[in-house]
Amino acid sequence: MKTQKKQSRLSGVERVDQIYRVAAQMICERGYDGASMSDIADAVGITKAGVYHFIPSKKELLFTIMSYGMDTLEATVIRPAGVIADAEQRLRFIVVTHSMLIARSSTNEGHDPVTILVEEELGLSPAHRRKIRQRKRAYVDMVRGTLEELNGEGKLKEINATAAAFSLLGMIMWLARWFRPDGQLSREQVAEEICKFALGGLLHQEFLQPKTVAKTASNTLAKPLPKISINKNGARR
Amino acid sequence: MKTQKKQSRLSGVERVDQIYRVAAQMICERGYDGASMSDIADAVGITKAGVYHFIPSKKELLFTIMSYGMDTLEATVIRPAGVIADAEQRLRFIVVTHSMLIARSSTNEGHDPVTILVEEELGLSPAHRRKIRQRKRAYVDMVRGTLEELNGEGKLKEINATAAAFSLLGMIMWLARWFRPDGQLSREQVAEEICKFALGGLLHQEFLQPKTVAKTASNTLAKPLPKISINKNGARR
DNA sequence: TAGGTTGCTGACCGCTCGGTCAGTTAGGCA
DNA sequence: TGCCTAACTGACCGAGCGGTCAGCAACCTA
Repeated sequence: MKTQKKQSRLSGVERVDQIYRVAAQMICERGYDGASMSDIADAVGITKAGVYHFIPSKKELLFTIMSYGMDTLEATVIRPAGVIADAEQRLRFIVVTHSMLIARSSTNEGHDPVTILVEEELGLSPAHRRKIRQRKRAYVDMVRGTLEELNGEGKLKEINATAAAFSLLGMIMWLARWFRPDGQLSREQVAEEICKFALGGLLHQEFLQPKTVAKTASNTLAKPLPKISINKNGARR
Repeated sequence: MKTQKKQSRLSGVERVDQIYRVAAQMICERGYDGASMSDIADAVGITKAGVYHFIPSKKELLFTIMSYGMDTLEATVIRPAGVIADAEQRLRFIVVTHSMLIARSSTNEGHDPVTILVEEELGLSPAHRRKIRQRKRAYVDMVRGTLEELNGEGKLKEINATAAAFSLLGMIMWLARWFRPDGQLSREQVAEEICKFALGGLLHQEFLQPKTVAKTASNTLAKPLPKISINKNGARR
């Protein structure tokens, strides 16, 4: 019957854009290894060889997508934050804007490169991985710098700036794993909640004791974990 | 020269334990797809066929490892926490113990199943994924429940319990990505820092304003992100 | 309408993967 | 000492992967 040949050619730039977009979404859903070049080609509507007419290699494809994710992060969060003089306002801006960027990426609008940024470092070549890591580290350093600035102003609680910076970014990046645009909270609300949590913590001030149960927990973990002995049928319980 | 044939046979249970341990570490380092069965067999010191004498399939191998990770989490964190009556103490225990468990997994002692738990869901079959997800959800529900309990006691700030629970677990799980046992902070210290952060937040109380810059950020993101147009050479800047 | 440029195809390649199987060898026990 | 069981090998398989290449066909321009 030969329903339709669908010989809709696109211009080079259009096709390249389309390939990157489709690939980003696919890698986001199935992972780098799970999204084969044939899959991507099928989704685009051309042959694998057609894809390779525009893209040099799969690794380059991933690197370009992740670089674009970093570009987006820098243009939307890092550079605008850089011109905010007040450290506290800068911190709020970073948390809220980055959270909303990730929540937006989870939406159907498909700006998934920011999400892939986090997950697929293993697919990169060592040289590419180094470049991406370097840009990530610059971001972490900026956040830590802001925290140290706040410390200098006496606004920061007694918290290790490095651990705080990583933890803060952790809770933001984790958003990509659980946020659903059709959930009960909107993007704006969820960004607001995270900001409240990060700056103010969970509990009211009067309930905070200086020391916690770390000693207790340390005892619980004192004896090494049991040897891994696993019964053949995947550990039901 | 034939240095050594190393024909050291092990008993079944010993070999199985060894395989699971080596596989866990390898999957942790290279990812599920990056760790081939031949690699694992080589690391164990036997043939791939030898491995398949004990393991039914690679997917089962991953599932068993992740199930063991969940077992560990339940035995070390969830069940002990379940018997703590006071909600605040329970929350502190969860944060500190889970953090230390993850920090310990990053150590050479190689209890990496807890780390793999987070990362490799894509490698599972739908049925297995469902089982793991179910156990994870139970954990999230428990944390959220604890937060709601605290809310009932008037101890919790005005924060959405669901968002808070996910964010809290996010900052804990993120530990696996940045904690290094040879770093400046010990396991205990880092667990303590995360607990302080989570319960008390970053800023001193008197600096907290009710509303943040969400509106501003919303404006920044109002115009859709630029089309993905990427120049061929991976986005240098 | 001729001709070059460029988007794209179909067939193919080498390789590695997860997995199999018939057969071999070591160790424990009678 | 002999034998049975269980640990383990080596050779092999089909499938799917990333990637290539000669050639075709659509479009732009002159």
